[in-house]
Parts: sequence; C-alpha cells; structure tokens
Amino acid sequence: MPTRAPRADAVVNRARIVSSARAALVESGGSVEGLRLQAVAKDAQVGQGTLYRHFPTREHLVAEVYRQEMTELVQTVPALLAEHPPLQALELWLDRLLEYARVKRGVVAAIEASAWQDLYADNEHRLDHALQTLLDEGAAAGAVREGVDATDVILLLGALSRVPEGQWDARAHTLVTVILDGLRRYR
Amino acid sequence: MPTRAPRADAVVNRARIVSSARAALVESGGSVEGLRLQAVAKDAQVGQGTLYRHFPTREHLVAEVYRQEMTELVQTVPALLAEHPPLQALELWLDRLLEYARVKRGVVAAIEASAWQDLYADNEHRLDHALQTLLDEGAAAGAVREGVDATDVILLLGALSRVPEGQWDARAHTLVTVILDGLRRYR
DNA sequence: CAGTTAAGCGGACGAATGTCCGTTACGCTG
DNA sequence: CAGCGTAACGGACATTCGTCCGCTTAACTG
Repeated sequence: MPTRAPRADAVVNRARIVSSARAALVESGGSVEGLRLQAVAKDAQVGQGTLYRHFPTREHLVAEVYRQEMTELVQTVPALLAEHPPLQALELWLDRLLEYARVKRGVVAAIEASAWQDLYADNEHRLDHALQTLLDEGAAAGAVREGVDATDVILLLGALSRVPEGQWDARAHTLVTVILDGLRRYR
Repeated sequence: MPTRAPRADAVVNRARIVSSARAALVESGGSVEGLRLQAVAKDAQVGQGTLYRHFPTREHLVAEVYRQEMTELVQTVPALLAEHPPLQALELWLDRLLEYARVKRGVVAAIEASAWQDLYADNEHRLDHALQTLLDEGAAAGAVREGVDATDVILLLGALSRVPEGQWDARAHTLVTVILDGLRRYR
C-alpha cells in the first residue's frame, strides 16, 4: 500500500511556507509565540487554510524550520559519548545547544514542543531520545542522578526560551550550569 | 495631591472580573494562556474595554487572582529564615510553592509574569525580592552558589507551569529537586 | 440641590487565529 | 491524449484579542 507522493504544487507551497516562517522568525528574534501565521501565509503566497493543512500548529511549523538543527544535535550524541565520559558529554552537548540557541532563539522552543508532540515522522530528530541516552549513560556511570528523564530536562531547558533578548549573555550559561549541576550525582 | 478613590461601580466591576477569572482558571486547570478574556468579560457582565482597562494584560489579571497566594509565599520567608539554615529554608519554601502550585496551577505562571513586570503596586508581593533574600542568605552562608539571581530561579521554576495536568505527581518534585541541587554550592 | 468634571463605561472595529466548504488542478489510468 | 478521482487549494467565516471613541454616570463642589 504505497502512499502517493505529495503533489508538486504542495511540495512547492510547503517549502515556501517554511522559508517564509524562517525569515519571520529571524525578524522576530526567534519568538515562536510572536510568529504571525497569517503574515507567514501571505508572504508565502498561500491561503490560510493551506498553511494549517501543512502545519496543524505553529509548533509543527517551527519544528520544521529547525529540522536541520535538531538533526545535528541528535547526531552529535554518539560521537560525544565515544570521546568523553557521559557527564562531560552531557555538558558539551548542552554547550552546543547553547550555541545553537544563541543564534536561533526558536530552537529551544522547537525542542520544548517536540517533547510533547510527535512532530517528526522518524526518530532521526527525536532529541528527547538522544538526551535520554546521555542521561542513561551518565546514570549507568554513576555520574548523573537517577529518576530524571529527558522530558524533565527539556522542561528545565525551556527556561532558555524565555530569556529576554537582551539578557541572553547574562543568564543563559548560568541556567545551563544550574541544570547540569542539579543533574549531577554527588556522593 | 491625594488621588481620588475609585468609583464604586469600578470597584464592583473589578471584583467581578477577578471572580470570573478565578472561576475560569479553575475550569481550565490553571492554564493562563488558555484563559479566554472575552469569556471572562462576558461572565463578569462587563464590556471588553472595561476588562482591559482594569487589567492591561492577562498577566495583570492572573497576578490579581493569585494575590493572596503571592503574599503568603512572600511573608513566609522571614519566618523560615528565622527557624532554619538558609538552604533548608529555601527547600522548605520551594516545597510550599509546590503545594500551592499543585492546587492552583496558575500560581507559577503568575510568579513568572511578576518577575518581568511590576504587576503589584507595592513590595508586599514582590516574590522575586523574597526569593532573592533566600538566595543571598544562602550565598552568605556558603551553602548556595553565587552568581544566580531570583529571576534565573524563576525562569527555571517556569518548568512547573508547563507540566501537563496528569504528570504533576510524576515530575514536579523532581524538577524542584534538580533546581535546588543545582543551586547548592558544593565544596 | 444643580452643575460640572472626568472616571468609567460598552461595544464597534481591525487584526489574527483556526475551521471548513466549494472550487481548482495535479497526477494517474486506460 | 482525455477523463476521472481526489489532493490541495483559497478565502469566507466565527471567534478572540486588544484598541479606542462617543456616551453615561459617579462624585465632588458651591
């Protein structure tokens, strides 16, 4: 039962929506809740219904905009674990997340959203799975506390998406440090 | 230059708006972003403009709904500090916050909002000040890390307002524990 | 009490969101 | 290539938000 490929016009429209959303996110400083979907549809030259048909919620749209970033964050976990102890791997991974989020503020919001909804059709972008791997390896090594799962951490990392634009440098690293230290297992 | 007292009808309308908002929040499980202001105005039997005149944003409205809770959380800090070491006082205070938030899910959202806007006319409800006192005393005692301020902690506590209804028991205490342990200063 | 002032009102209005129905046009098949 | 099925479309519509203007009325003063 092979599903038919999307129509060519739908593929083009979808790409145009994503492109317009990406530009609008840059314009709004990565503010997902400030993303005006009507304006995105207009800029993409599609009707409003078309936008919602492709992306049922704004989270779906943002997740698609940042698909590449999510993939990279997920794919970097095995290499970090291969080269570093689990806790250090976790720290380096969080630093990488900070780098992404510094430039593209919507990434954290996309991560938050993807923790609660299955926004991608495959596991390649399941950042919660990747993060869970880091936590599991850390716990197995006795360096990360048990009883915390990836969703908990994503909830906490959500704080990053709420830092005002002008306070990123003052707060972001501190937040991640507190979270990381809270995850440590001290003996 | 004494300011005139509010008119009697305005006082009544304001109280009706708050009462309707409180009921609506209970109905929606404390979801602030799901609070429909038009419905609140209608239920309160006031015009839409009247609602916005009294409460310019939904955060102002929610802050008023939970004014009593905020006062109690603020006022409990000196007593906790008088009877316990700072870190333990902080822990007990966070436990108290959890109790409030368990029953009234909008309390954390009100705290979040009040960290960024001056929503109360006095300092009696400045929860960020109260929390800062706990952090300062803890740092002075060498038990809480330095370089973290109340706003950082409030950002992190924002995770609580995003825990889905059915997962509170599974996650809330863990989140607060991670935050608290991240705030500790280990030597 | 009457007159005045301005606090406070209601709801019309435009913008934005999300839904859905009639129409269009893409892609497949014979 | 023509015809058919249906994927996909545009945009009207109702709802909600937030603003603002003309009107109402509460409160003060002489």
